[in-house]
Amino acid sequence: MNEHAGSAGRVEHGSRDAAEQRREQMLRAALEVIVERGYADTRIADVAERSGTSPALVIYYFKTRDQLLTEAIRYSEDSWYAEGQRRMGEIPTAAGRLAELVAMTCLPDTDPEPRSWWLLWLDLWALSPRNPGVGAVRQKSDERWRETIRSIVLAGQEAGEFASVDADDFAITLSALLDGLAVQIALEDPQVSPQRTYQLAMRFAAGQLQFGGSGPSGSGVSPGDGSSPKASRADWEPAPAAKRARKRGS
Amino acid sequence: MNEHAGSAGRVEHGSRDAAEQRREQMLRAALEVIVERGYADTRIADVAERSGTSPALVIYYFKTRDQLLTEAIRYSEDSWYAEGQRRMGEIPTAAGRLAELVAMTCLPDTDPEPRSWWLLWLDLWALSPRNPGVGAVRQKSDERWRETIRSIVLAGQEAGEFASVDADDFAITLSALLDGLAVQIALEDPQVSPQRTYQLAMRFAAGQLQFGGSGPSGSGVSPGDGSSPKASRADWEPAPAAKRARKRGS
DNA sequence: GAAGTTTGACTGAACATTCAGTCTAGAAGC
DNA sequence: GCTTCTAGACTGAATGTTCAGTCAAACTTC
Repeated sequence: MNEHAGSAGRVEHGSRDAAEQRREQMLRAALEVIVERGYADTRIADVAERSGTSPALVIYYFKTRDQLLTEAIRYSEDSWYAEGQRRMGEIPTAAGRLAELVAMTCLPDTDPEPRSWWLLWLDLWALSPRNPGVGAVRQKSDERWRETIRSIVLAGQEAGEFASVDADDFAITLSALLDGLAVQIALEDPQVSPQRTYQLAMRFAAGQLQFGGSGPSGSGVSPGDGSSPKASRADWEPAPAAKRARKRGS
Repeated sequence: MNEHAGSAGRVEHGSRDAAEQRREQMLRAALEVIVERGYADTRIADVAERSGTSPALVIYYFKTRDQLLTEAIRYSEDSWYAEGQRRMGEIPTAAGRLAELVAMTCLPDTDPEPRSWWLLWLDLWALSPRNPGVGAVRQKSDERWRETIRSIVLAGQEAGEFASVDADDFAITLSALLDGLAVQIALEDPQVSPQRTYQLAMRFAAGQLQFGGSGPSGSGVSPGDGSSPKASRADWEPAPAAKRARKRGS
């Protein structure tokens, strides 16, 4: 039998493209099923049916079920990261990039619905301790995520937009905060709406980095003056920099 | 008859106490297995073996596997909450209670190892969207958790220990932050040690509530003055109120 | 450029295993 | 003797994986 299926062997047969296409089709189908039924309850028969093929063909492409699902998660993660990088590249200011990043994780009108995305992450977290492959994906992904935040902070400080807090500490804290808020979003907690998570996360970031307060003075966000913070926040609009309204069908 | 009765002594028949005892024994066994293998890979046979009985008896006590595991999670959650309340009751100051609460979730030398606890929570989160029973437990638990924080904040404000921030917002933000940090603890991210999570969480809380800063003025934590915050935080000792010494991760 | 050969893509039908839950018989207590 | 509790054997269904082989495209050779 053929061993190295899918690896870098000479695949110059007629449908080299078609084969790759089929793989992706299966990966996307797998992601859909994982989001719907959860990782543990995702059967290869489901994936096969959704991509219009047989279970045997799925195994033909991915030697085992675990490999299929792991690769699907990696695929999703890479797509998300690429999309994030793309958006970051379009925004000139560091504060704007940070707002976009927070919006991407919190607000439901972005291209890949954050809720589906986060449902996947809940599975990913639960799997990581026992599944080395998944654990590695998660680790790398968290590092990329924190590094993205860190570089935005450093850029903002360089440009004089942000106060000089420790970028590493801030990155860890903000990413943890976003993760925690994301859990509430994914689980649709009635007390924690997406808009509220966006406001809370942005208020934290603005307070730490001292940007975007209502007034130019530093007291804009800090409650240090003893007054109610309700009177001193920037009241972040649900929509950040760009008017993010319509959601393109995909 | 059975040779694997080993650890458990003779179990009295017919006694109502004994039956209740057996139930709890099974629940604890279930929790152990869930933490080790994960919810999805926890078999009735595992739980039976660990509690020195047969699979049939487990089903006798809990009609279905799902009921067993759900009840185990509920049992664990209630124990944790009770333990938390007990500790809170022993601490006079609101700041102390807050520190204890953060320590309970972050530091590894507390009674129920946080890591095991959080591994359970990762499963709980992943299960919640699809399993109504588990979802209900999670929801109630999150509410209790936030309410605990909220009441500490209100008490601290009443006593003049804390600044007057919005207690609801603070509770949601801090609990989300702790959840996110907990993920890193559970997954043992090399860049995020338990001590560091404790420091970061406490720094956030102290900054928002304006307590325990090095200076009495409001500028103690807020970087509003533009100086590096490295010079203005309380440098939280890993050990909070009580000297909670060693017992390195076991 | 046609015939023969190779190779990858693909399938239907098993196979093998795992497990939740049942059944039956029996022991222990009242 | 009736109820409660217990275990071993068993069943039935689900499902990951294998396998023997079909099909068609592409390469080789003449």
